[in-house]
Amino acid sequence: MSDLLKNVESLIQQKDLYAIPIDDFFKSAFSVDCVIFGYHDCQLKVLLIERGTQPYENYWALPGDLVYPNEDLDFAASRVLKDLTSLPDISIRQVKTFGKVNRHPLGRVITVAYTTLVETTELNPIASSWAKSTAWHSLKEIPQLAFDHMDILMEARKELNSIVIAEALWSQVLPPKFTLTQLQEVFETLLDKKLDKGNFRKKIQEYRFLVKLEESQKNVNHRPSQLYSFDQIQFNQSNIKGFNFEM
Amino acid sequence: MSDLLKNVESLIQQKDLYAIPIDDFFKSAFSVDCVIFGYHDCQLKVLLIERGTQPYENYWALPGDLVYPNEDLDFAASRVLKDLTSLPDISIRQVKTFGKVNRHPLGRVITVAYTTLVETTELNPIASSWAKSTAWHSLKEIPQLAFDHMDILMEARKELNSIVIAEALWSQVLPPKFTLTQLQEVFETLLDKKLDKGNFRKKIQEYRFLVKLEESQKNVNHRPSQLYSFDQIQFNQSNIKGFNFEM
DNA sequence: CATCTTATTGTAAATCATACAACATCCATC
DNA sequence: GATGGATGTTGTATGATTTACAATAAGATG
Repeated sequence: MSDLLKNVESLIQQKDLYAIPIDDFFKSAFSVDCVIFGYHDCQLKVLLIERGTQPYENYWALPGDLVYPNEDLDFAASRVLKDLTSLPDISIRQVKTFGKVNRHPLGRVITVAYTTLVETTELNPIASSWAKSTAWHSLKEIPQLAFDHMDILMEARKELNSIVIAEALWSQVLPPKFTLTQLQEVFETLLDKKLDKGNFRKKIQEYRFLVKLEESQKNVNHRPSQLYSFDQIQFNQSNIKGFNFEM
Repeated sequence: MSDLLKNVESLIQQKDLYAIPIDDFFKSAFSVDCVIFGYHDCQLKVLLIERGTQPYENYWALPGDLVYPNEDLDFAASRVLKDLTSLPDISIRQVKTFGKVNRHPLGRVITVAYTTLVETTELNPIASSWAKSTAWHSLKEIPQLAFDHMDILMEARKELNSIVIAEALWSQVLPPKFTLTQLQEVFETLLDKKLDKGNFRKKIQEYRFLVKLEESQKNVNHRPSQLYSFDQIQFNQSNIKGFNFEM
């Protein structure tokens, strides 16, 4: 038994608190699971892996794995994602922790769910480590998932409209220079409804972090559109609480 | 080593993935910490305990402890709170998980924060288990706290204005029959700003779960106020996303 | 019944949201 | 280089909502 365990055990025995051995507290583990939403061309998908190991071998699942003892929780989320899908570092935010006793068949494992939103065009997930394959799945056709991953996915879906995703929308989904029409398409896809062009523009222009560039589109066979970019610094200062997606 | 560990180890060795021994993954533990906000008479406080054991002995801290191996995470939050403060079962909701490597001096412990809001009048916390004492502290005079509990408290404070707390406000803070003035006082305390009486009433009356009773105040030396009550069923159906506290 | 206190309702002005239309600008083609 | 097509951009009338402030109502008290 490690020094750590001895330490904790002696502390707890002082108070004679727990009826079960202290050892049992340390048979637990924790993991992270990543819900990566992918946007492209007005479609919303989610990144899944096919498990190449027990339990749930050959099942589709969210990319997720155990956290190293010496790694911060937040860091683990990016690391696990990279390990399994070969994706580059992606900024990712915590959603919720799932801790039912029997959620994992091998023992007590609680898992912390993380989520973000990315543009899929230039991202080519490649299965690595124990992942057998990996693919973007439409949100309307999700296969049966391992563990309680469907619950986790549903919970993350709820966050799509809120601030958890807001920054990702600007910094990861949109290209460095984008048109207001592109922006509106992203909003319409996430909200799953049509928005009025004029009103959308009026409302969106209020945001300081939306920067009008001196440039416009080139090589289009119609009137070229004004280009805009995203100002990260202005965004951080704007202490926005999520977008009023009720537009 | 337990069967569980052997199982997991063999699975992982198949893939020869981890450079560190599997044992190390299972030296971790997880805990819950409760941020109980208490409202009474236009004042907002938080419930702290004085630790009667190492580490951080004699420091003030949020009520929190390790989760039993056979208990659901959500259940643990209520149980730990009861163990340490003798408070009755209180419904409590998850906020966020804190998982920095060195947040606990004895080893790797991640903690899941839970929060809720209660009316303090009829609640008498009594220190039990390893808690030395317990007390409500004004949010403006928080002592130095154990671990990263100040971070946790700040994070929970942010949730006060949102849905995490919304249901608690109605079902736990207000008495069964209340006046609109009482309701407004609660809102003003939480928002820390004055609201216009007329406008508040107009806005609040839209909520279906606010039920106008056939009754009014008795034995007051001024015009008695209309009494209202809270309809839990209507509330559940209202799929409200938190209140628009921007009033 | 005059007065005090608090509850409740009303309203004018300002602001914001919505729907819809008009106009502008560039490309492609003739 | 004029024209039409397609998309970008701006405007406006209408109605809804918010805000600030005031007026009125109702009961208690002396």
